[in-house]
Amino acid sequence: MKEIVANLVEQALQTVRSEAAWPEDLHVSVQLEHCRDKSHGDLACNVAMMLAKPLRSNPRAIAQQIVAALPASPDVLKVEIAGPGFINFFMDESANLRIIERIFAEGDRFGRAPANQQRVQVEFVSANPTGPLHVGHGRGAAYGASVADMLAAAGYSVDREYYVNDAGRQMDILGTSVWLRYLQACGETLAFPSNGYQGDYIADYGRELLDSHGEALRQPAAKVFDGICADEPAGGDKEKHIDDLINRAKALLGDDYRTVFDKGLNAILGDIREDLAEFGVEYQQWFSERSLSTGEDQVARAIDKLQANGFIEERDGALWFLSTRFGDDKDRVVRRDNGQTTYFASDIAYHLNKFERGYERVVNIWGADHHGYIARVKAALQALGLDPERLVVRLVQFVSLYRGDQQVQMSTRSGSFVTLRELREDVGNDAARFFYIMRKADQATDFDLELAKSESKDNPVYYIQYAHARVASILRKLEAEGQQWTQESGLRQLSMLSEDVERDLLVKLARYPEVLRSSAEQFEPHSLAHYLRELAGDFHSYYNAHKMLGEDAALRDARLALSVAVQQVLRNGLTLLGVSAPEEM
RNA sequence: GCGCCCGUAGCUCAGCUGGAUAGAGCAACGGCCUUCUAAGCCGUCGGUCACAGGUUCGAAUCCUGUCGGGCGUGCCA
Repeated sequence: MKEIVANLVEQALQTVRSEAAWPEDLHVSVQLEHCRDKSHGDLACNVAMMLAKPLRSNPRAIAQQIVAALPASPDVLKVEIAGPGFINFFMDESANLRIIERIFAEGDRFGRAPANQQRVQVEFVSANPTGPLHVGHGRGAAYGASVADMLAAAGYSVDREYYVNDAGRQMDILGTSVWLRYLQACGETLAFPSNGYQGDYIADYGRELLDSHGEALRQPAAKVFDGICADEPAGGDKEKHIDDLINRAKALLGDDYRTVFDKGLNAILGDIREDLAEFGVEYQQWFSERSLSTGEDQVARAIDKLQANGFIEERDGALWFLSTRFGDDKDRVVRRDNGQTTYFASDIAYHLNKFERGYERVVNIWGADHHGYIARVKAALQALGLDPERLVVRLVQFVSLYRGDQQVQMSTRSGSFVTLRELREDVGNDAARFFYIMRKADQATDFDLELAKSESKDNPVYYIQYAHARVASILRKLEAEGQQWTQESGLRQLSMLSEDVERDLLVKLARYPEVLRSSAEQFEPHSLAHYLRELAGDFHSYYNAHKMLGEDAALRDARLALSVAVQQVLRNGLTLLGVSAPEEM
């Protein structure tokens, strides 16, 4: 509907432009908005006011010209000029009614845009595989999945990717932790490092390793700890202690170190994968950080490329990327004086790799604690000759859990964090998915577990699902009474829908494609969620004030058509948010 | 110190990238079940959009400053 009117205005502008001899370089974009106040019509256009300044003319006079040039359209009932120069459009009722026909015809596809050939990658979660996902990761998962699904609905060809940090010190700590637990399972007595991974799951992996490999990987504890720097509780340095243990593990195990390391990695990654799949989050790629340096060394290649472009400098034996040339606060080390490349260097190589894979646009969803990385990664892209605008970084803020008004204490350090799985088992996938995305992602949010579980209108998920189920319930009732309703019989009676509430519902339904498109383009699933909440509310009001299955068969058929159309849109929206649309509650 | 985010009803948040009289949901108060799910609906109350300037036809929205809150700022990963 918006497109129709936008088109008319566009044509009118063309006409006026040539007649009134506007300057060549005068460009204006047609903006239309829905009016809150019905006396202002359905759509309002502010283009005359936008033109007032450059044309040095009265906005109302310009509006007159435009309205005069407006081509006739069966959909537009009348046009008025109002206020400072708004052009208000009053749409014909039948134009509203046609939305139902379109919803029926397009069904699950209603609201989706045709494919636009643009490839977009959305990378999200990408948590280090050192333990199960916690509730913070859950928000990134829900947000990323919805953004990806909405972009796909908006016509993009979307790939979802998880970057697996399977290299680096944290992973070595994990591998070593697994090995030490394995040694304990073998019967060795040892003090587990304070900086190791404490979770019970690590001990499980140790025992599993014993089951699968017997004692082939066993070493005497005395030999393992011989000459190792003391741990912190023993008056030493916990960082040095764990690093010494890692090096000892590598030395004693040789090629078998990989076995232990992969045991931890694969077990945890498998768990994460399963967790996400159960949460309705599927990926096209699991991209291994390690793969950047096996085979062709992409990290080295990325650094070489930066060097060739003149943005690398050697200082104090280390290689620095001159990111300050592109607005970063300080230059960044990409290769340390000990020859090791930094995590940032891998990141550069990874992003180069992404764009080499042919994505027009790459979306990264990061935890808010990574916001300092945006400038340097974009700087790197620019230094590599890539347009940094093609990388979109969205930050997801932290989540605080509440039970009623009682905050649930969490601390990663002590291992007392609540896992995503626990949350899902507690409140269910639907509530979890919805609560995670109902607030703007870049804002810290409170997650009330009690509310998420409550079965009342206070709980927006149930409220929306209930509206969907209610329609199904009406249809069941109809069938139980031995009556029949089809889309065709409904469409034939649409003219029976003459009340204001019905008209409002039709207008709201017609807005769905726009809401979806704009939510997708702006990476804001929360606006889709708000829309669905509103639509459900309107429907509940309607339902309550009207008898759906009344005596008048024509009116009944028409109201059912409207109800079923609402149900379809609710279902389409909920699906994109990863929330089920139940037939019965 | 520097950089980023935030400040809207008692509470939790929207506000379509500058539009017309700032909106929802809770909470509070008052109503609605012999009728399709009351897991719902209707009504009332509630605002100096943190503050001060600026930009213009027009500002919660853009710019500057102040106050208040959060986060980031490693040759860590």
